[in-house]
Amino acid sequence: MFLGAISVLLKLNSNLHVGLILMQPMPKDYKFVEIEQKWQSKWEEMKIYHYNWNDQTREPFSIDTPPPYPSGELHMGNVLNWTYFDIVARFKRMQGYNVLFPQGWDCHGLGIEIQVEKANNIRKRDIPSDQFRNMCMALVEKYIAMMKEGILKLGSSIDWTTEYRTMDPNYWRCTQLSFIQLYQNGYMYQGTHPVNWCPRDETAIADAEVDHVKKEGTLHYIKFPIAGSNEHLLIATSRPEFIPACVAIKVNPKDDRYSKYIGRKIVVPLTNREVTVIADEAVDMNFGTGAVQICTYGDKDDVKTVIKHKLPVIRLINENGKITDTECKYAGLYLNQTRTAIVADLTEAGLLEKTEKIQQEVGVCDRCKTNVEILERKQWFMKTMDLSEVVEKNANEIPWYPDYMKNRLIDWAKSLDWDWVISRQRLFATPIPVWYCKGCGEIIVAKPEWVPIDPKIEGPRIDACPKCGGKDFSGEQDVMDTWMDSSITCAVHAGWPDRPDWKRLFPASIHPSGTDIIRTWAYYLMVRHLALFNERPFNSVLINGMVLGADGRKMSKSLKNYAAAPEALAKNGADAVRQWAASGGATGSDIPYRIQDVEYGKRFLNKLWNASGFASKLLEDYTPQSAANVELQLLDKWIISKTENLTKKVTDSFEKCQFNTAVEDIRNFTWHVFCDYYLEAIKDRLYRPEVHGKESRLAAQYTLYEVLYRLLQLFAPVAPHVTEEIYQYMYLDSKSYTSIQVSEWPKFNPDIVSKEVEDQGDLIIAVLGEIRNDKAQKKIPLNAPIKNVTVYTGNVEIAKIIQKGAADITSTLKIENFTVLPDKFTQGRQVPSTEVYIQTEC
RNA sequence: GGACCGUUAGUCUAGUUGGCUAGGACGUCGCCUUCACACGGCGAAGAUCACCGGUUCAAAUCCGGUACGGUCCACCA
Repeated sequence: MFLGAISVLLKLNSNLHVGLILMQPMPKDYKFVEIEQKWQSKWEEMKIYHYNWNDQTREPFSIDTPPPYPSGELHMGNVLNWTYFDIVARFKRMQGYNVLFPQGWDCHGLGIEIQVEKANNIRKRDIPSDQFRNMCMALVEKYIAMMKEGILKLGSSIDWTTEYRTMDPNYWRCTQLSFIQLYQNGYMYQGTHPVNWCPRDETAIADAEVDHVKKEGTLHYIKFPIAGSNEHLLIATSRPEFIPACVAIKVNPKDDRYSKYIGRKIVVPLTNREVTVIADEAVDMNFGTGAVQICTYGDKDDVKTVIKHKLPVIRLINENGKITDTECKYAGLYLNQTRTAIVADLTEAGLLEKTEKIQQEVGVCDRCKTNVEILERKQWFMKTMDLSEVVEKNANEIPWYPDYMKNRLIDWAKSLDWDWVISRQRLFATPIPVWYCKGCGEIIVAKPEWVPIDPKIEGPRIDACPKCGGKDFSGEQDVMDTWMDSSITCAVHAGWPDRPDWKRLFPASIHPSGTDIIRTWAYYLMVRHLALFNERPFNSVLINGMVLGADGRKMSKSLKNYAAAPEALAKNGADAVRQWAASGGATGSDIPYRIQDVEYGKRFLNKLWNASGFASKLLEDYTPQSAANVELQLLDKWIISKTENLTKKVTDSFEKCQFNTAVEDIRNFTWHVFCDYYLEAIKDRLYRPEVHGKESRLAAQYTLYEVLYRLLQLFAPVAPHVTEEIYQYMYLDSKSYTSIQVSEWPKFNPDIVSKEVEDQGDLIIAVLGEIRNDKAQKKIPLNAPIKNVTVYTGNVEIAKIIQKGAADITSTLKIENFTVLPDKFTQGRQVPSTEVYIQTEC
């Protein structure tokens, strides 16, 4: 009823489609710019992409759309990603699911803050924090507008009524609520542990935010005097600046050079301190000198050693990477200045034996590329290490497309050394809803009904500290990691915490992710939802690879292989670009952006448009029939059977997210089977009913009409605009759906598949092809008549089959006398892989 | 160092339970301006499916190994 009403409205509103004649003539050229734009706004008006929250009958299908980080214009990677899951959304919608395809924006974080700092040449502390936040929000809005435009131009079938921003108060509420629940469940704790620290951004960062880059370093060989003797130990270190924080020397107990020194005291150069030589089998005897200084903290290995051997900690640097130890002569210097000073001092003292260059990998902040240090400071953590087993279990229980990508998540979960540090010393983020009692230090976590709340601005809504009765509180200054926002999307998309029925949409049906964010987004989603709800967040994972430049290297502006997505879309149209995205390579593999692929997509659209236009002309006088009313000929049955098999193949491919094979199959069939053979073969039947009979003509029209409809449907998820436009011209009146996008996905019908018919049709096509070859070789134009063709089939059965296609063969090739003989005669042209021979005479 | 992925014509790529005469695209060459489409049609050339070994009646496909490339992770103080 509802659909019918829309259909009527649409017809009233659109002069183009109103008329008494069934089939409207289609324009000669396909003008993708205006047609794509037209449908993008019409679909929006028709609300066909809205999720129906009240529908209790259709099964829901929910897509965990990634809320992208607004970083500027849409890029080709986004195009690939959004094409993938838009195909899934459209396919599932046509299959009858109530599809939830939401869209949010992941706003917070260092990326935006750093851009604001750089653009205005300021640091976060230089201006009031609310002013800084406002600048961040303005920049985010600008970027959202740019990306949204790109996503719209791509033709994504998003339900925009679901749009959200993680910086909105309501989303803050969700994030803070999830924090509170996790605290209550024992998953959130405060602690003083060494964490990765970015001195430039002055914040803790998680392992996942540390990039490793190859750099050339210098290995310094330094003499560490042995206390009470004239001897010394030679230590090799790439970080001499950490000597003031040296707390031990470790050697391998199996190392004959040093085992005698274990337990001895060593004088730390340039300080008056003595440290002990300790034994640790992890020391590589072949690297450097085999004696290692342990400093707090030069690297992660130092952290491990300190914990293992219960060594003391010297806090050498402060939050911005300056030497903090006031006892130390280098106090106030930055680390790199300290290094220069220390190397000079060591040289002067005669303690620097030599230096050599080494290749090393250094951890850098993934946002600003500053070298990461390790710092101990009070932080909030989520207990994630304990969940690694259950993460693995759940990852194994669901399908991944492609399957092998699950290893990336499992390997990452198993490899983690530390819990997830979720506090950040930044501004543009969701506040941690916590206060501290100034009297006794008691932690006051917000009650669920208080959020959203910013403890920097507002106090806790209690009269007194429940522990000591104190009335003074200080609000938590730290904020949350951005991943705390985006790692609850599955629940938020489903309607948590407000909709009582949110579990209807949870877990999400499919979680799309890129190879680059499996260890962050997919992982954090897993641990957070498992900890919050004891349930996995999604029931399948779709992984996209990275988009490379045309040269196969990583796409980047500096390599001059960068392609701008808005430009690509404007120049080629969404349907062409979407074909590239879908067919550029197997799902999950990295695919280069090749303009030839886009252009091929464009040419295919043109072919499809022309074929449809031609068909609509041939169907001008056709009234849609039911199958029972037509007497199908061999080639009609042949292509119908093949189309049915194609339907099965394409449906299977879409189910398994194998977009590339689906697209290849549809295009090849449309172009080379439907257009090149079938359309050519039926022309004469359609043009000359007086020769072939009215029944034959009607059968051809019926087949043409239904097969083309099927092809349009199969292609609709990939190229929604062109298929919609053709549908509106040719099928709106008879098929009754307001849009091909809400038409019912065809179900494979084995009853109309016939291997026998396909084999027979293939034989006719093969004979046809062979006579064509003959003409080509004799350099006769294809439409020139041939006088005599004699076919020797070798047996009666084959002769009968070819006789069935005789009319198609003679009319297609303009044969005047066509004779089929059952005799065995092996001269002339052999039809490949048959015993059929052909003799022609012009 | 570990894990994963890949290696198919000049280039890019398909080939998911082994049956291929290895499919498609771009490019190249030849013919055809044939009444949907020259953004087209017909045709041709071009691949020992990286290498070595194994399983099998049968291997691009399965197993083991080697080489090269890519990605991720862990590292070397």
